[in-house]
Amino acid sequence: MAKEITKREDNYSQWYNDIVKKAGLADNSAVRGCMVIKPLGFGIWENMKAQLDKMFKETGHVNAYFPLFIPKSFLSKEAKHVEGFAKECAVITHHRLMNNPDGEGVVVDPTSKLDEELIVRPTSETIIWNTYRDWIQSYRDLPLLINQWANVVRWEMRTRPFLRTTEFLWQEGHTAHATKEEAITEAELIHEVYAKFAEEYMAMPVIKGYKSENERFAGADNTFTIEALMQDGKALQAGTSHFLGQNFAKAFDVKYSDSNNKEEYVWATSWGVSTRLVGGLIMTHSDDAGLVIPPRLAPTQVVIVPIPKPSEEIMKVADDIAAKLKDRGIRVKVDTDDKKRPGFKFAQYEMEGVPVRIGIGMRDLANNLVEVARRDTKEKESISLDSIDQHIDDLLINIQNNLFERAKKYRDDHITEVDNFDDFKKVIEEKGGFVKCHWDGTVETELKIKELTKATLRCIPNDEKESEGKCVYSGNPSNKKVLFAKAY
RNA sequence: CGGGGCGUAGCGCAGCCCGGUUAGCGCACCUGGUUUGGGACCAGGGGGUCGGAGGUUCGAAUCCUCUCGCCCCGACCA
Repeated sequence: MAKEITKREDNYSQWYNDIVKKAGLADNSAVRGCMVIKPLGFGIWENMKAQLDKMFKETGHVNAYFPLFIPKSFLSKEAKHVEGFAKECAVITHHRLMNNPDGEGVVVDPTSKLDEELIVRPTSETIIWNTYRDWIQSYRDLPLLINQWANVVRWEMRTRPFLRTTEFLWQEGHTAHATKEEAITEAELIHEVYAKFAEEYMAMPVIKGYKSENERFAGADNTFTIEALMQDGKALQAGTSHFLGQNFAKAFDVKYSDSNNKEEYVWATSWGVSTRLVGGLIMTHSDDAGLVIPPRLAPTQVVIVPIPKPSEEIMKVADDIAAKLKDRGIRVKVDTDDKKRPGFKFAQYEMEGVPVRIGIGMRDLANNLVEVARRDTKEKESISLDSIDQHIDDLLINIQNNLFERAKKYRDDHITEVDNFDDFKKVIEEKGGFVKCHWDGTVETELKIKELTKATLRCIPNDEKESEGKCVYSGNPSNKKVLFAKAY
């Protein structure tokens, strides 16, 4: 393991790559654009998944699983949907290999060509709505509240670990409702769940809002989004929840009979978050010493390091502390490695983002003390053995809160209100972050701003009050301020 | 798909311009010893089809041609 990672101020994206690699979150794989998620990275995802799954279940959803492959014809049934995904689909054309008749290795058997090509799912609306047609007859079958944990493939031109990979892991919820109002309420409910998860578990402050027509999901009537801000001033779309109207119901002919035996098209939502969240987590909290993981998602919350190395006496104390912490539900690891020295271990656990480190050495032990170091501020203090478990319990909560407050302060400091385009450009170029301004509501203006500044309309915030003003670009009247930013 | 860069030990690199013993260095790894409160030190050791294929040459990591792959920047996107 190398000692150095690139400093954030020197090269932010290199710093990000270094963290992913050197903290052991993921490796590049033999497949272009696809990563191997290593135990630490996957452990974080597992914790995210466990919490989200719990929240989905608490709001009445159940899990199911739909096929990885989608018949090509399905993708073309919803016009906007095709437009959105056609350019990035992996297509399966054959189903058999054979020994190369002309030499070494194997070749595709030309006689195994599929009658209809299969698409590796970029998202599952089509296959799911094709299935829902059979599942839904009456209003008594509604609502249908289903989620699936799955992998999907989008053939992106350029990839980055976690933030954008060709294959990624996610959950996708797909719900069916009898009324428009109920479907909108569902999309908003999940929007709230996502925001709560991001802020309370990831300690990542988010702005809740909805997308402009231009930025909305292909096939949606409305897209709710949570937008986070990374340390380099770029925004990250962290989770989206879509009100799909009756678009997919009409495309796949999904109707139900209401209580008056009248046939109606079903109303739909879909919503998802992905392993991209791990990237967001990294870029929200980590520093030049490595990864910083908020305690609630850390696979290991506390590591106990014997100083200078494991001895019978020290290990007895270590095991005793570990047992007490486990009783409190804290995920703790005791380092029993006698080959490496403490200094090396300290640096290593800092790189891996373990929130709290307890150092136990004879010198402190003689005074009934241990050394407690917190990852977020790197502060160290000596704590009495008698109250160590309570102290750690409190400290983990404290770290979780501190990470959120720190990130929120940065985020709030980087929302800049402007009322003219010169200031807009200046803020986007020099300061970064969100720019809040009036917008005339047209796609033309939105695209022009993107062309001139690379900033995109991130969202129209939910909590933004109406106010009269002039569009920052066109000068046309506007009654609401929106957020622009450069984004991942 | 454009514009840059790079492929030499597990990782990071030097050597290439100007061809010539047995291809080198740091980290990591193995053995032994001394160490041990913030990335230990000494000694010894193992590990390479120099990305691949052709060519030039008495001789190629080095020169030429072709090819494959990766990274960074841009267009596209969660």
